[in-house]
Amino acid sequence: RNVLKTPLKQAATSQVVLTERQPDCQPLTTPPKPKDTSPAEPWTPTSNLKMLISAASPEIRSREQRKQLSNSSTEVLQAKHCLQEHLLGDEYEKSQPSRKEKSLGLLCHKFLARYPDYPSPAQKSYICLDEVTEELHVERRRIYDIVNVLESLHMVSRLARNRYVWHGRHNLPQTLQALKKVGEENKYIQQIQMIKKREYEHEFDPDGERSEETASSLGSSEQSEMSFVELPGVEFRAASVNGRKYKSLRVMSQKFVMLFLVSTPQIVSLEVAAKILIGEDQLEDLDKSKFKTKIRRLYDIANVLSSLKLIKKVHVTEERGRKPAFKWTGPEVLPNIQDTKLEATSTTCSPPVSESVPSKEHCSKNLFPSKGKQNFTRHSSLIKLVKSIENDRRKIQSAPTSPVKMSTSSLCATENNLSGHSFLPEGIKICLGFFVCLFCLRTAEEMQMKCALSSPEAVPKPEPPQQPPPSQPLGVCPASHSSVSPVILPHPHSGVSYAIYLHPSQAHTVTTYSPGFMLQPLPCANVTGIKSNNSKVLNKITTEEGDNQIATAEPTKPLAAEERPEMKSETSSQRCLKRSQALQENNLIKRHRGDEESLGTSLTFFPSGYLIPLTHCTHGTKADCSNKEKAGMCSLQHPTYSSPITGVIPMTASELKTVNIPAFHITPLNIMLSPNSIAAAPVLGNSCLNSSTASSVQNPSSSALNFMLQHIGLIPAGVQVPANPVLQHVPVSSQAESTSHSSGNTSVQEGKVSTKTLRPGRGGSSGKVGEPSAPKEPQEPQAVTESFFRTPGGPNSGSSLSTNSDGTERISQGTLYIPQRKLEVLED
DNA sequence: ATCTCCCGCCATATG
DNA sequence: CATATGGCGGGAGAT
Repeated sequence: RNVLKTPLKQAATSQVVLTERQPDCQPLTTPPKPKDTSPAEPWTPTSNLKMLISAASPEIRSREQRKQLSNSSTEVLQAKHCLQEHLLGDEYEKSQPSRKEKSLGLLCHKFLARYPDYPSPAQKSYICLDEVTEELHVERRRIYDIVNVLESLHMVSRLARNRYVWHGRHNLPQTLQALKKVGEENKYIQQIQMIKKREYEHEFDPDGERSEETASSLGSSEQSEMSFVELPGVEFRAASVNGRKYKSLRVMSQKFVMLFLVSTPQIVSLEVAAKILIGEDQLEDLDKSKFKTKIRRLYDIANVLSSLKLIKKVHVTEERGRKPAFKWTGPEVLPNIQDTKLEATSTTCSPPVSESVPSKEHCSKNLFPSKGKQNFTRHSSLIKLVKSIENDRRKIQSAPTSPVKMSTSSLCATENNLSGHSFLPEGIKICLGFFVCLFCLRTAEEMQMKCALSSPEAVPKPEPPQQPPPSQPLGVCPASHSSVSPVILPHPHSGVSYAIYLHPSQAHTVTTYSPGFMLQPLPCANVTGIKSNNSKVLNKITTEEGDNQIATAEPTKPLAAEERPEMKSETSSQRCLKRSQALQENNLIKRHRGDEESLGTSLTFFPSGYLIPLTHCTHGTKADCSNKEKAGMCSLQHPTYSSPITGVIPMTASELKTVNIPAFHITPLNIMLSPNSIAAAPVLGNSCLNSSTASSVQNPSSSALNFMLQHIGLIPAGVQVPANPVLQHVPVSSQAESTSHSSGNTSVQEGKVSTKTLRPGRGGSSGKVGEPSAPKEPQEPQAVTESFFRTPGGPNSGSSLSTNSDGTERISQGTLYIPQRKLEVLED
């Protein structure tokens, strides 16, 4: 019926009724809220209940829940009634069930009250949507809104239909870190500036023709279409929830958060946020309705984030007037402990370069739909992918040195500025750069075949995939193991690794970023994806890898490792399938392009997407390596199809070889997790290292730490010596081992750090969380960072921000100049 | 009037 | 097919 109107608030009169049989009661038209003329009327039983609930402390609530799990609902209802009756007589005026009482924010508070901020890892709390909806008396739809946002922060993760796991804030630090990094990679700062600039221009000429440059530049930036940043322990469980394209609210939420994390004043206006979020997929179309919708969604998200105390509402006043905005009040994302130190020492040092986090630790998985066919729906994305690839290629070729915009960069490319980086307290940082990407190979055999043939076509398709096109082989070679399975989950416990779901378009990027090592050797395309700037990254990564391998190799525990893979494989098998499908899709794309080989190769890679911490690798690596080398050789052969892009890559062929080969080998190893880790983290492991660390002997975290340490130490070395990473690394590795023993200390430290980090989160209302907590002594690694990469682009490549005392911020970017404007922020 | 944003229809996804 | 999810936008409160 055309006439649907929102049900008037009156409906609220009896929620119970509402929920149960609301359909008939209400006519379609929105019942105008009965003016609360009648004081008594206004509140409904529900409202009372709500009030009570909200009033009640969480503990009480939880207690109640426990007591009456099953029948609680009934009881509650009864209770409500009682209350109602009693209350009826009373004055309820104040508690009108006003709209506010139904706000998402309030609902979210209630929701959050049900669970502890930092649940003990030991016992996981599960969330049953049915229960929640019932207990909170809300429509399911609302709960989804909340859960989706929480999910974007990895505070919960979905297990299955109706079922979520509560992680609380344990993952928050990592998540924020990751988001910040991705935000930086996406160049949101620049985008924001662009938008502001545009507005500014508008003032002058209202006509509104936009300058092309602005538009174009902005357009290019779009690409990160939809990617969902994931953490290791929190991946989408069961194939069930995976690959949905739909993560839009989740993705929006993450992006929104990213904006805060990258913005200097950490204040983001809804308008800007909406524009950026829209702009990403569609070049600006001033579609007003779309904008409105986006704003609505942002409010929804903002409400949840506000309940989490991550942001608060403020108003910014510009020439135009005051606009709604939000200010980040959550924990400051620790850029780096070390950095902190450095800064303290001399802030002045390196001004311009924006410091970014080291590399991306996350991996990515494809977002696309796993299901092959239907997925095609996403064509658009695929197309984009192609487009973006081409663009990248073009860019690279044309001007390698110039700061290219990384498109998708998102994930990968951090800017050149790694200088500062820090080591994250949490596993995350550690992870950086240390992961290896696995590729999903269909079967080892397949791979081998491919390798042998080196010609793509030759490959027969092993499976009967639905898709006609035979899968492309991954360029990578595989391994000797038959089960190469792909996917391994990163070790959840350690929390080290994390994966990102990528949009297809980003795939190439990912590869890139991902520790490049992974990828191989061959893949031109991948390489291509990398921005010229990134090239260094690549090297770096590679280097690290090499180190890792070596290091890892020594340690013992091969057995465990091997076992692991298989076990996991099952789990991951699903994923694999998906990936394979994805691959197929990719293939299609390739064809599209015509440039099958180069693309194909690259594409192939990304499916794998998972990064694994080298740490886990055991010596097994070595052996594997040798075997693998063969494979590597294959890849090497690729020259055949060297793509143009390849040329672009900074690395020399020799370098590539070195690096790559080892990497591959590593991969398999990685897969195998140490037994400990596995045991510890059954499934979703949460990344609370702390707790686990302390108690369990085996605990994975320790291994993680070791791993981390190694890397840290190693990295620098690697960086410096790109040419022959392996050799250098070796020595390091030995050290690493030793380090591991001492892990105890480390682990402790880690725990401390994390703890600290976490605390601020909830209770702390204080605006500035970010104090450098304690300058803990960092792990050794300071040296590393600094010169990591120099920017090829030159001084301008980065963007720098400076804030004036008055709050005005100015940003200087290479070319882009944005007028300064004054902003006043009003807090409500 | 503008800012917020609740509500719930209905397309999709999932099982 | 029945449900579970969640995009989306109308239009009702709050200011």
